Amino acid sequence: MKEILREIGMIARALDSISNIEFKEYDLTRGQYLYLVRICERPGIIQEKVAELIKVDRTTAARSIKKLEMNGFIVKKEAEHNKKIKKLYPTEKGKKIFPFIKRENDHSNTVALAGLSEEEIENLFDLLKRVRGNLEKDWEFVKKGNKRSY
Amino acid sequence: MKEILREIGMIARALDSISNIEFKEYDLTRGQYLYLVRICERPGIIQEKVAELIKVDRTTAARSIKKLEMNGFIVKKEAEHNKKIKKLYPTEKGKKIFPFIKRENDHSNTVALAGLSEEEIENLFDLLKRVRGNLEKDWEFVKKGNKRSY
DNA sequence: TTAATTTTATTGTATTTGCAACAAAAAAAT
DNA sequence: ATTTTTTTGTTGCAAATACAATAAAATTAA
Repeated sequence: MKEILREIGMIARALDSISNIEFKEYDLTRGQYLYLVRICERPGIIQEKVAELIKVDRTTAARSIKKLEMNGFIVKKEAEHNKKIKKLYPTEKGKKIFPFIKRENDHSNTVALAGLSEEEIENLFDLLKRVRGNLEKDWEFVKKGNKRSY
Repeated sequence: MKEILREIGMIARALDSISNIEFKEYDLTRGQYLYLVRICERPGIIQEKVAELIKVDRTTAARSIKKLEMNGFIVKKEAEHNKKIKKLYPTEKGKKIFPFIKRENDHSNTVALAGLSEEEIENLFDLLKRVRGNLEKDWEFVKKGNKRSY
């Protein structure tokens, strides 16, 4: 059995660790960059959706987003015809640091993909998307309290 | 810019989340399976090395391993000619659940790789190892307090 | 051999994370 | 139209995570 998922875990933790250290410079604490990026990319998104995109617990997302709001990076707005949801938007402050986050992520991408050809990168991306698609079903299934059988 | 690292992050979080939920059944709390697996695979390994393999902060590894010890999954042994290091070994209890962890991980692997051909899997594994190799240098560099320039 | 540096392990503290439980709005089923 | 289920959001609590600082053994440099 090829330990593909182990490689992925190592890569993800290393990356996250690097990003968290680097973003302290912008007063973003651990994990916050993830949420801010998604909100900048899809203004008006609701927090439930953000959690789903990032694959993180709903309550974790709730608190991270609350903190982003308290620190002035984003705002929550009540929706027009729906009293339940709260749409999320970056503030000027949030919008301003977005490019720096992108820049850092791009740099990590570049470092990570050093020595891979265009074709290999294309290929890797395609394979990863398929893997992610396969897993997100199980993730949602297990998160809802269901039990996988194997 | 292909968002390869984002895919990897999503996959890693989903997987970790699933595993953590599934391993509660064996009285392993969050993250512990990672450490136990490495110690079972390389008995006699020291905790500093485990942290490096997993790509996690040294102090986090220290506490997770301490907990594994307190809960009787592993033991720390003083080394013969070295008063500083403590070699780690699984106990009978630890060895007993190791196959269950493997089984779960294998299942997640199978789910993740559904629809990929043998060749594609081989290829993905190879690409990921290269990406991991590229990143671990930066991780160690940044972890030591150095600043990447980009 | 002694001094300086690196490796390994630990603890204090602050923060993040996520499960459990709750509440209320919205959507679906009857 | 009413009941049931799903969606969305929140808080209490326990635990994990990681940065900083400390200590001591081991290794390397002088």
